[in-house]
Amino acid sequence: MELITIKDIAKALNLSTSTVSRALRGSYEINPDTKKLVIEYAEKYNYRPNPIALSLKENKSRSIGVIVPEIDNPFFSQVINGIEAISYNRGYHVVIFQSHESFERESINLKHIASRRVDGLLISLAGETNDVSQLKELHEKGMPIVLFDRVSDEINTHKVISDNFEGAFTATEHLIREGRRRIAHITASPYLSITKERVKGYIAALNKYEIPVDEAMIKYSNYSSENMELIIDELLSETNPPDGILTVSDRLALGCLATLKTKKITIPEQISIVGFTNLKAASMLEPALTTVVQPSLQMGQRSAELLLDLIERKTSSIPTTYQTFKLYTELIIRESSVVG
Amino acid sequence: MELITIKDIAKALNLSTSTVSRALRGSYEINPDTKKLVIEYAEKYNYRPNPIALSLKENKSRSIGVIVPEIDNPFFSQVINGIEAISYNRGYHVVIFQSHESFERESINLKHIASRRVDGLLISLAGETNDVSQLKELHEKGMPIVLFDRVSDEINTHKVISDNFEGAFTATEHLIREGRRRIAHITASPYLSITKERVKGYIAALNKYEIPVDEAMIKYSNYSSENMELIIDELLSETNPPDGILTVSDRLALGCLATLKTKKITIPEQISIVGFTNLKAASMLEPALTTVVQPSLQMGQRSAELLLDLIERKTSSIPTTYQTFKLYTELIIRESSVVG
DNA sequence: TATTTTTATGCAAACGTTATCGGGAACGTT
DNA sequence: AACGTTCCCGATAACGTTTGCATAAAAATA
Repeated sequence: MELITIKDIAKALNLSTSTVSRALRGSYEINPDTKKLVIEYAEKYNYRPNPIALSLKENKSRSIGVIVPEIDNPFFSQVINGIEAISYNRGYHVVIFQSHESFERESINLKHIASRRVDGLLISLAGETNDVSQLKELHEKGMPIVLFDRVSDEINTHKVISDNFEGAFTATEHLIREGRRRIAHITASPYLSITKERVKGYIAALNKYEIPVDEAMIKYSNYSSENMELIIDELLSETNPPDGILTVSDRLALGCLATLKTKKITIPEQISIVGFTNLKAASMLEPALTTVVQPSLQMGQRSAELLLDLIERKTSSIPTTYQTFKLYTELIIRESSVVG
Repeated sequence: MELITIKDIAKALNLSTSTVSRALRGSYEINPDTKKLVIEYAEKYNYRPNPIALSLKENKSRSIGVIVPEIDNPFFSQVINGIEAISYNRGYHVVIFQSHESFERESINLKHIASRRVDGLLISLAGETNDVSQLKELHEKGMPIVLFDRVSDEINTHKVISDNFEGAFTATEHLIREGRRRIAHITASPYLSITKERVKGYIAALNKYEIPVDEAMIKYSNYSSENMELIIDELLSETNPPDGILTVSDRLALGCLATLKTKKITIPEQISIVGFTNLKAASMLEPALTTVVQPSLQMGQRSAELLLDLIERKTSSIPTTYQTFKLYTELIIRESSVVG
């Protein structure tokens, strides 16, 4: 990796490093002959400026940090795809961190980010997180941050989310119109914004059709399969068990399907199911899964754009008013929620 | 982000930067009182060493680059999950790049990597790539590199792969034992090592059972759905159409299933299907997909371990003999390949 | 020719850190 | 009293780069 430096060029050509630097940057105040000489030498020996030295000098790294709960979750990997696409085009590198839904792990990641002098941060909060003070502090110290998907009210910065309320509302309404009256909602960590917003949408739909809301029908799950087994058992042992289930994600819907299958419950006849996200495989499932599409790629792209704008605006210190961008969701109706 | 530096501490405490540095690093040759003073001050003002300055000084970045074809591909996101886990534990950061199966894009990424002074590189080759000279050059210049999944013979370094031959052989044999005699193989880019190895396994199984190999039954696909439509049409219009299909990935199997469904072909009765990877959803598909499990997480972990060992050994310049690690695959038999 | 202007280059500082070297002060040893 | 140790600490250089300032030489002007 013996890469050549500006010093090497200077020595070889009997020039000073300043001259070489200026020649390379195309400064006007340099003799065209010298300039040519330097540039040719640099080409020949494949000179590449040391980005670390530049980072040190300019106090920026041209890289952004991304913290997601799990990279191995199709939703997030699609978001990252969008982030990478934009960052690549604008000359930034993407450094990946996972919180694994753990507050502690997220906290450690934030510490790394803080000291690593990454130029900005994109984050979707961990399920365990209900204290964002560290993130807030980081933001107040001047780190450009954009929150996506799982956001927090306590931090005043750009946010990019799906229209979770609308998505859950439409999905629930769909179940109701299909004749369901006892609809359960299996959701994620109660701390998460997506959870809260979707629960609200779910309740709003029930209210609209004057269906009583039963707290016992709202279940908070993590992603383990034992947990899903437990939840389903609880729901089924109700005196009035559900005839429809809205899950907070396709991944949960998948577990839900699997568990119900082992219990010989027919879908959608006995229980209808609607998911969230629209996994690639959703249409090929048995039965094909009705789901609320989330525009994950766009979420990543938009988030990255906002963050990079923030980073590049920071220097010119134009005051920014922060906004929350809500992306449209769409209900795709398939077999899992339509009888007959 | 106004982070404090060693200079600030020195100034505030009327010490030299050297003393502060030594105190912070716990050097013995420092007065315990002074040391305590410095450390307390550093704590109080939340001093964090500037990693960029350290990188410049030590000429290493404590970060590794990862180039994958698509991050939004469950196999690769699982691999990255493994990579991140190990890197995190060993104090390295992961910088992500995508080639999108494009040679040109991969090449540009390699250029970035080369000049970015990442400490090492993990790469799985793009489908288009059949010239690895740039990668080779990078390796010869001293960059520690580990190849995974899609590797190349031309580069002498550590490699981590699945036992593709064995996986394809077992899968094909399974189809044969289930009574199939006309087995097609839909695979990926012919340049890829995984393609070549799996084709070999497929052919070896056919040979073992003295089934003639028909080139027309081997189809090279990209991941677009139109392409799949075309391929299926070609296969079906054969005078002797296939009764079984082995695909190079579950993603292709998914497309395959979808296309066959639209053509009202029953699976597994008319055509059996076997995939590769074992997506989370594979067991929930209609029909449930028989597939060869690839240990993606372990692949990522092992690759990262090897790379980090390589990086850390580099300094002590112990000569390394490179190895290729073959991870076991396993056939999971489900409905898509078993009649009755 | 003497002076000013222009042109082209070098010097040194700076970014934050650590390592090498050296040195003053205090102490102990002859 | 002279010398050697030990203990702390500071000055400096170095990593690779850019940049403000200085300056020599050349050119232009008077």
